[in-house]
Amino acid sequence: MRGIRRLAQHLDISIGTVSRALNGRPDVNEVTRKRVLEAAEEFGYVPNQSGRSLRQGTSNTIGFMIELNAETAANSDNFFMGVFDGVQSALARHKLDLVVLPCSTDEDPVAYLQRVVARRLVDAVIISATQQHDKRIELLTRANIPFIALGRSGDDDSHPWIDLDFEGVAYQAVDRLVTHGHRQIAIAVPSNDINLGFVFLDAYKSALARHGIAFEPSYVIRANSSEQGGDHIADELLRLKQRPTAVLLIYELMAIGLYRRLSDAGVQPGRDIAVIGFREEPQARFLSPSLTCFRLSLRDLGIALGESLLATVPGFSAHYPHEIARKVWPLEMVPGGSDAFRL
Amino acid sequence: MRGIRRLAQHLDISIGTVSRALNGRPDVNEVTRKRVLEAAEEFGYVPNQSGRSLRQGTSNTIGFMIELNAETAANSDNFFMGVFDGVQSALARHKLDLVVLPCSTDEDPVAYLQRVVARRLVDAVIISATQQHDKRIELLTRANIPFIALGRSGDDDSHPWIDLDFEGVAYQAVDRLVTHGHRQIAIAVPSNDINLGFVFLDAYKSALARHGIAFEPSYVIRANSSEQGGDHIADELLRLKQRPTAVLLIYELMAIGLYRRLSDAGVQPGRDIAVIGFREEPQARFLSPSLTCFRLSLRDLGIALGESLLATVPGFSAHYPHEIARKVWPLEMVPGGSDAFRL
DNA sequence: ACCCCTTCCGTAAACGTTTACGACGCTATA
DNA sequence: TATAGCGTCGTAAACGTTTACGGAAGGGGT
Repeated sequence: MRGIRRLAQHLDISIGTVSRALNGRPDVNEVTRKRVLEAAEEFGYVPNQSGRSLRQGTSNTIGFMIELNAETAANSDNFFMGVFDGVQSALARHKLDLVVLPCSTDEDPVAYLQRVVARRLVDAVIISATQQHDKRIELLTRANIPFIALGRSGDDDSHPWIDLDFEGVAYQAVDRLVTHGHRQIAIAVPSNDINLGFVFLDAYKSALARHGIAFEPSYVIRANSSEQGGDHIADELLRLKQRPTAVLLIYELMAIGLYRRLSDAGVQPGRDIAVIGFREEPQARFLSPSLTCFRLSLRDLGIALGESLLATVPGFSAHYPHEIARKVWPLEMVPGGSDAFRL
Repeated sequence: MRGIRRLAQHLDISIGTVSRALNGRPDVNEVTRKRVLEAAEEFGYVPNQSGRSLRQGTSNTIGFMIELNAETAANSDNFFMGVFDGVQSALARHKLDLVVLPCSTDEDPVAYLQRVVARRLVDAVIISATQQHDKRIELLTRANIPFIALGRSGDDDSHPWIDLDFEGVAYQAVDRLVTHGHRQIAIAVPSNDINLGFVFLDAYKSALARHGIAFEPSYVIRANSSEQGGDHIADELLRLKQRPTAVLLIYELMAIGLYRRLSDAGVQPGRDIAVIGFREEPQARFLSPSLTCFRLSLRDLGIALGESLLATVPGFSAHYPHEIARKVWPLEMVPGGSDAFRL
């Protein structure tokens, strides 16, 4: 005899009562409940998840899908670890657990997610690295699985999401640069079709427009999110006839390669060209002159993500406003020396 | 009607036969099996995990526990993503899935693991960041849950593990330094009580002994795994009366702070002091002179980890040698300019 | 004395699978 | 023809929970 039966037998009461006592139902005598809780503690009893899942049709776990492509493997996981922490913390308040679902490089992300939701492993999921036309959103909507996206997609009002405030970043950065006399501002965006690239680019365009600066297509440089990407950006910048006086980087790691390559060419960041990085990365903190960048609390972002997700999950939405989350997450500018000069 | 029942009804056969057909049992007619498989495909049927878990007592998922302390969150740990990929790939061959179990900063790791195993969420687990006396090992052993540790513990023959070859690294590094004329070799180890620090230190000691060099306690510098840690190491090195001519770093990121701080003090890495880093990090590749370090394939390590774990899981051990894995993972030296001078 | 209401608890069905067991029809052998 | 064996399939129990339902006991009102 195992599980709840063992407990019931030991206490000489029915398993139904034990279950009710443990689940905080009102229709159980408080002294009985106390006995049950103590015995559960003593026996180290924890309800079998399969049993409850089967009966209730819910698993009490939330999945956070990440994709293990070369990009994420190379640099971005200090981003996720912080977010995981926040999500886990938000979910714990509701006795939910977070599991991370890593989609390997071997497998198609849509097929992977399909399998996960069909097996009913999780009650809801968080997806990240949203594409502009993301098949996963389609899949989750069709399967009626609550989810939230970390990052906007092409049709962002069809689903809940939280994204970084690219508009705010672009506005602040361009404002600052323009104040310092810059008019020729380049931008580095990802080379793949992840949606944040488009969002960032749009924000950059409208920031320029606000200052009456014409958009120059050749100032848009595509690169991947590594220091090699930074090398590439430097090469492109140096190749331009009308060389920009400032550049905005979507990934801060790009700055590492960029600094080196530009310095090698005799162009000094912070003196000859202004550089602003997007998200503060601990690895880039050593750069000299220090990089002007934007800071956010990953943990708080994770908490918001968790809570906004719960607001869409039946049974938990009570505690939350039931409007669908579509919000941008603010970042705080950290001024450095990389753009502290006037033209 | 849902699930397997729906499928059975549609095919007008019993659910037992459907189940047997899907699970590849021999006692089902091949034409029947074909019909079942086709219908399953058509209906997008995937067995409910709770149902099978409940019946079989296994969940077909493996957990990889990670701890989200400040250490992992802050410094760029691209380490895990690569390993996840390998593990996932190894497990997929057996139709198992990997879930990552992130223990938040809020929670005690042992209590967290306790909850996970009690709920029977996973059939086996991989633990990482092994401590010298790791309560988790005790817990898993007592609960009879198959597991493997990424990293040795204090009593390493009581459980399966795979660890990086610290001995090999220390030997190669010390050999190389001694060949270049060094006798005063410092070492930087973690400031917390993670076991790899002790292992690395022991390896360093015996490498010294092989060359008849006396161990000098003041040459052991404790620091955390960040560039700030590197700052601290530099300070300590500069403070020593008998300054070492070489230093061995357990975390490569330390090199970033170390380089800067030493340079500021007029001590040039690669000329005045030899530096060797432990594990190649993409973020440190920009350092000049380039850091001599050690390379490994994270994905292959993950695959080995997955396979060695399966060897201990009842029902999967058939395909694998049934000796318990206790092996070190080799690293390849990548010579750089940071130690390319003779005394 | 009767009935109603409340509090507490036991009973049993249900969730979706897997699998031991037995049944059935067919073939081959005695 | 009887029997054994084989291939194929249906039946039903079991996994560990939760929960709708009903029943027992007691209290309080008429």
